[in-house]
Amino acid sequence: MLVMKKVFLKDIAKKLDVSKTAVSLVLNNKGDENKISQETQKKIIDYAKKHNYVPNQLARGLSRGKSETIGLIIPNISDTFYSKIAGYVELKAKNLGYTVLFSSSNEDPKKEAELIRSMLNRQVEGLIIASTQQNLKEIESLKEDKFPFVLIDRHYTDSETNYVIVDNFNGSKTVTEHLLKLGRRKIGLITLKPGLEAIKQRLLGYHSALNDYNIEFNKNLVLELSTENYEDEIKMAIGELLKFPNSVDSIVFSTHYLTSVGLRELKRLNVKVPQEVAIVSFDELSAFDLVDPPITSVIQPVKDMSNIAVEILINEIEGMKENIENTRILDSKLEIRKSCGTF
Amino acid sequence: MLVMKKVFLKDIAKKLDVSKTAVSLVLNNKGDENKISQETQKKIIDYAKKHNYVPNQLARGLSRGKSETIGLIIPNISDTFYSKIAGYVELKAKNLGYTVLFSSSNEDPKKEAELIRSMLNRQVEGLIIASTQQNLKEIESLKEDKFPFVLIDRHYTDSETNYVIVDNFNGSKTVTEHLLKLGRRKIGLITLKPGLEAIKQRLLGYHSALNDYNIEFNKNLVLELSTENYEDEIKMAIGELLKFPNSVDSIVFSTHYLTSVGLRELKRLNVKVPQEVAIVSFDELSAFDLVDPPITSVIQPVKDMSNIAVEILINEIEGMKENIENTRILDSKLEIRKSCGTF
DNA sequence: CTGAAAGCGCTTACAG
DNA sequence: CTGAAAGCGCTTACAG
Repeated sequence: MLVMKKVFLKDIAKKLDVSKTAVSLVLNNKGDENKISQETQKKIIDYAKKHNYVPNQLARGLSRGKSETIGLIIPNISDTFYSKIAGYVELKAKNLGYTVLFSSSNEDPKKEAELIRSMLNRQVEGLIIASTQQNLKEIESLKEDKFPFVLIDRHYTDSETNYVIVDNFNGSKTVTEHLLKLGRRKIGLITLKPGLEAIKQRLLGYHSALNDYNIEFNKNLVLELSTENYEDEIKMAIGELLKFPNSVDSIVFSTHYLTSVGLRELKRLNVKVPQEVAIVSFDELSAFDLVDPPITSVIQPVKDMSNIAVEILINEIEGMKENIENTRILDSKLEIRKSCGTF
Repeated sequence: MLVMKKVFLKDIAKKLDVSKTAVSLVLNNKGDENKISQETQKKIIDYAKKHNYVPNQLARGLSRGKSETIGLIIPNISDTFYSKIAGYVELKAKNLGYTVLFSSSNEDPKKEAELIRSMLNRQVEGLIIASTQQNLKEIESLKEDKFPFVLIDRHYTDSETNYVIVDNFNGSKTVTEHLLKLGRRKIGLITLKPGLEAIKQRLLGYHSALNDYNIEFNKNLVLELSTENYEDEIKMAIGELLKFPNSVDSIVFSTHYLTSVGLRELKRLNVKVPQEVAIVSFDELSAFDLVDPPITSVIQPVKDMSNIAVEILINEIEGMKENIENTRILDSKLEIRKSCGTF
């Protein structure tokens, strides 16, 4: 009966012998300000409740040019990092009265651009985007139009926007320093091809730590893989790092999935972790504490990041009622486990 | 310019000096069947493309009573199992021309019921639901109304519907047999409180395997935790199983998250896995092959499950063009790793 | 306080 | 082949 016996506004109006206007007003909590009698209001509300009235969102959205919906565009909903963001964003948005529309760009800038347009056409009221960072034009358009949006996890350095990101530079520096403090000197970095600012910052953090310890930068120790093909490339990368005995005594992996496949490969090669090669991971998987060895990781504040993004967005949608800082760089946390040995 | 310079149907019609009807027809690929000249069609299509015309989905949906959208209701988008389903469903649906609306029920039947209604109000054309299995009434309503939907991962045994699930009984039986073949005889089961059919089947599979080996069922070895509070309860549960020396020589965990927290607890107690206690997991986490020890797991065919669900649903939405089996029980796969020792 | 009316942007018989 | 018109279900000035 959910579909068939649908009640419409006009049905309520007819049955109760009031105008559609009155019904609409009351059901939108505008009864008092329009001085509709308490009696009439109660009558309408009771009837609506009893008959399970729910307004057709399409009609409502079309009429008001609004939808009480926000869009979330992420690279990939299957990735644990982004699915956690999705979960927190959904929860927070729901608490504030908004539904969220998710979509994955699969790191494809064209698809991301399409998604942005498609979401606008669905009349979302705002957008949270973990961008491929290759859609500056679209981002600028949104800004021009004063369309509310906030970038999450990844931002554009050459455009002033709302954003919530993590401090990639310091996270990466801290974890590299951790290896240095433990006496490691030949530190490899397995990362992605630059393009994402976050990845660039992780590289810079690594540099900076080495620099503080007066260690000359050896570019042979930095391997940049492609996003699409990292699973194959990592074998070569690790082969490269281990080409000569003692060429490397530790590896920083700059994403959780690089860590997973990297560790898998190290195990296949019977490399002892951490004795021969210590490893650390930027970002983690939920089982990293159970892995052999438990992996020292930089943990990102996913929940805070998500909540703050939603707060900034909805505050803007609702007309800047509160004074919230609209650019945020959050601290990560180093979780020390056993993949680097001990002091 | 995405928002402001929006082009509407009437703009195109006016500029090109044709009717709105013509524009709408052509843009919906009904130009030929309405015998609109190739010339006019080309003119319209070119103009639309050039000016980035995208129809307002709200208006279109309202007018047609359709939305080219399907809804996916899952317990929790943050859970890796469901986020994978979401990813595959999104991909498959997109390939077939549909957008998907996700929402998490958080295992709350009321919320699930609300979500169903809310999605209907957004005019989704069909629903894929991993249900809490406590909304039989809503499910029956959908059936009565002939509203297209398919249950995924969890189905109602007392209602005939479309569904795609995994063979929980045999998956569980196989993994229990695996332990038996390795000589384990005191096999604990850490599972959830019954309620979900899948969980019930896993229990029955466990029973059946024990039965085949003439092992008397000991109910002290089966511990049923609550979904909300399993993290705390698991400590007690494992304490219970290990209360007496040699009370248990192996444990079957019936979900991936129970395995994670269980193994964490076993490690905390310095129980040697698999020497003292072997463990197996129903369903897995992506790092289970890296865990210490790598965990023998029942792997669910998530991708197939998702794809088939979408196929069944869209086939029904589009009027049963193809003859597809509408109830499917898929095989799981036992991935033998090291958490049970070897023969 | 109320009701008739216009409008949101599209689709789709229907008459020509 | 084309165009005027009604309709999807709601919201919201506006006149009373």
